Amino acid sequence: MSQPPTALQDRLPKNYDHLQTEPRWVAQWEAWRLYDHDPHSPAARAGRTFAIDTPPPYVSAAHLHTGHAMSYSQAEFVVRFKRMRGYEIFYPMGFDDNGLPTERYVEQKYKIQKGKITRQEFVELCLKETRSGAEVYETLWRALGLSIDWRMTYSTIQPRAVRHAQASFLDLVRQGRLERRADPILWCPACSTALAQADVEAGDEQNRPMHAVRFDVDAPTAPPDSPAHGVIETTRPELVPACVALACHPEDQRFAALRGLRFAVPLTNLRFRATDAPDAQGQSARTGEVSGGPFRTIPLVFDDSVDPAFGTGLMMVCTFGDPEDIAKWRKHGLDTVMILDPAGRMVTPDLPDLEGKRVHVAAKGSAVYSEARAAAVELLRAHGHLLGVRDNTSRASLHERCGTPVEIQVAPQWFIRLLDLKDALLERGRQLTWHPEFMRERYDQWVQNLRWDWNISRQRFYGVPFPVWFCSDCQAPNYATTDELPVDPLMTPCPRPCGSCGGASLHAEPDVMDTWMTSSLTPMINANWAMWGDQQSDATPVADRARPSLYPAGLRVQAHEIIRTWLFYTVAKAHLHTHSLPWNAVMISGWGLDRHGKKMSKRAGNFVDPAEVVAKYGADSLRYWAAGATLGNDLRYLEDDVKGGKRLLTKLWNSTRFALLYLDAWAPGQVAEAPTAADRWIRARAVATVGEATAAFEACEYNRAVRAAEAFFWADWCDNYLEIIKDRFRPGTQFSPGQVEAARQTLLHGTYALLRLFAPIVPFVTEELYQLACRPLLGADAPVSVHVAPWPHDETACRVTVFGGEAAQDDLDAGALLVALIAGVRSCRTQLKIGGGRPLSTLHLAADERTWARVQSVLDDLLAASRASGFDRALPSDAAAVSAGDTGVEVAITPAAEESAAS
RNA sequence: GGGCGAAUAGCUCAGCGGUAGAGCGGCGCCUUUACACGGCGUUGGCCGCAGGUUCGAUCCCUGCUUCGCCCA
Repeated sequence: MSQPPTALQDRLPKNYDHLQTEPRWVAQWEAWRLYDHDPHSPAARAGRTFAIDTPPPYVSAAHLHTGHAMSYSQAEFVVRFKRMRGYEIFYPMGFDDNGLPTERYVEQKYKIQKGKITRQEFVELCLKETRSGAEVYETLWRALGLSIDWRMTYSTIQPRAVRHAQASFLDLVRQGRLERRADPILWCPACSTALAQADVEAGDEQNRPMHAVRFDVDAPTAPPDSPAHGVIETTRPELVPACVALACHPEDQRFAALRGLRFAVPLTNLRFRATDAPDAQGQSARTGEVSGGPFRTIPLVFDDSVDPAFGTGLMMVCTFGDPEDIAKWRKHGLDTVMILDPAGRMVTPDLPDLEGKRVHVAAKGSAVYSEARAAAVELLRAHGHLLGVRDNTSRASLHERCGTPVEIQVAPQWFIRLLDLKDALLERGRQLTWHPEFMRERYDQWVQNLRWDWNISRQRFYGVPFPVWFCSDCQAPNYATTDELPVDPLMTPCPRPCGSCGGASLHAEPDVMDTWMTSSLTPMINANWAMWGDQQSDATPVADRARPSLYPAGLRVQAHEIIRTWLFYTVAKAHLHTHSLPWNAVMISGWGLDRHGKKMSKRAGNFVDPAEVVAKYGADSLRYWAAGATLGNDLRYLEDDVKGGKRLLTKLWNSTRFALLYLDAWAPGQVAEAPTAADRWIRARAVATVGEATAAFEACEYNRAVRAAEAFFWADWCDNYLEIIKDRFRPGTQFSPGQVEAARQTLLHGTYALLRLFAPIVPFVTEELYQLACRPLLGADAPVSVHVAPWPHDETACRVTVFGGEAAQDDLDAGALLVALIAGVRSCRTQLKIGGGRPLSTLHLAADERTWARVQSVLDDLLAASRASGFDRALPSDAAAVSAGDTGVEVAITPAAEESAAS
């Protein structure tokens, strides 16, 4: 018995070691500059550039978990596929470093607060965390094998990005889209800053009791037979002193008798009279008498928006409790009575019991206790205005970054007018290709429900400064010019006198921009939109070069919860600045869930560290798990599924080792090949599988691609084809040299096709196997890496043409028959408790003449796979026969004598 | 309250007009020269409930129930 050749086989150790292999390829790809974007490549010149826009995470890398690894991996599957399809890829990484998320992170980490530290010190801390956070991310992304061009990394705080944000601002000023006005705004008392609608989220449903409050009719101004009072219900009794009107539905007959009356606002008759004597600390003691005075009186307004079925049907309008109050305040021209300061404390000098009390106090857990509310309820009760309290569940509006209930303040802010653009933005949503399609609904609904223009002012430190100076004399804004960008007016004095009055004294806008002002520009930052008009030369740093051909980008990938923020703002900016879409398509990924189905998060503690998974099972295995998600759907993290990935790696490794056993004798065109039915079948299956995977990847449905590849690899290639051809390489095989050569060629081309099919999902093991097994056999002009090899679908670009053409149905049908018969034989072996290694003397096959004609076409391969030396069309009487699926063939076996098994 | 998604084998999930699928798990067999980090065989489901359309429905339509998410 001759030994199988071993020279090539020796290249592959018996076991695959991801710990040794993966870091080696990360370094090698980097050394080869394999993923660098080349604007001068043939593909780029032919217009086949594919730019991808993935989320720039913010710096608190401490929150990283496998959910992040999942979504970035999913984006990268598509990138690798596109690269193999011949596209010139532009794949940068970004970091969203400016803005409130970073500030919150720094505040918590260093236990500091804005105001207790200088602006400069604070910004330094933010920059420091920004740098260390980026390192953590970069380490993980590299370990995951993300094929990023790291030269193109952007950070939203770096000059290039700041210039974009400021250029965007100036362009919107030019268009008349930006206004500075004092309006009611959403306000976070904890962060002391204004917010945009998108920064607010609904809190959990909890008991927020409804308080019935009696408003007496103002007797002096009322006709004699008027009702004595009206009763409202509210969840926010502490805002009663800020009440400026009562409201009801115009057709609600219950309140018709109240028409034209004025009402006394409870508690507004109280006057605090401080004692004159200061206390020991020199402050006026907060004790004194409360005495009656005139009430502040308010009108009743009629408004369609009041729901007669809600509460008593009569409601109070405060300045301001919620956006509904603002709408009524505007519509009816009501007064403004502000009783909250920016820190969320009551400003009610006449009501010492309320004065200075906070509206929201963080209590244990997520519950929020309101000391102001408790005090207000006591006051109302004491003065007989509280008629009752009943339980009621509702949701508070919370600042999504800190969970604090938002309040409404009035202050001058910069607004981007968007509300008049709803129709145009909905149309942009329709022009965009959505993967999956149904996610567009989220966008539509968000745009339709917009009720605030975009407030981009933040009363914070760490962010992009407004390129504006205000004149100290006439208060007029003086804008920087585009060629002065980026600029920080806090550091740089205005280079000109005031354009309005000629005044020489100008001061900077202390606010910074909403972080989304920058991150809404990521596709434009990647294309260096702000540099499109610049003079460029070879000396221009590569990251700063204008790249208009990258815009619009090919694909945006992001999770569904930021459709209303990142996606929406980016579409809006592209619409305003470039009158186009920012990308052609968007792919929405889901969340990583824990094994119980809850969203994974560091804060909740139900997270898995991706670095640990990579160390234990390899990045490929983690990526394989990520590929299991249906597009747009959440995915549970189950360690068993990662193990499934490890299993796939092992199987790829071993099956390639098997191929290598017989491939050293291979040389192109050495012997004219004569394929058997099995060879033709597996080739047809390969072509069909590649077709399925290609269509799936094109639709961003990586999980369908993986399923198709895996089904082919496991069930067809390993379980059947490799078993069928083993006999051809045995000494003394009955197969002709041409048939042996056919198997050899199929082994090589099948292995090569498989490695390429799996390359986008498991880039490390496929590269290792390609380099060790395939590349040496493919000749000098073989691709340098499997990741720049042509996708097997692309026949004209593929140097291996053996698998070209259509998947012939006849070949597929014959193969299906062959596989069914092999399964029948295996079933017989199991019944007789005979292992697969033991030869058979006779294979019994009973079939009618028509079926037999088909069986004959696969008979050689069947006997080979069964290790049977002969066949018989009659079933033996003493052996159990098995029906081979729905083929109409009955199968039975006669094993060879024991001693012959050893020969 | 409005919207979107989900409900399929013990578990996690695919499929979505034509006789129900995978992986894991369970059970049994096989140490066979790619793989025992295996292989082969096998078990297991009124495809949430109720109507409707259709020759035919897990799939389409309507309503309902439960869960998740988004928006009020």
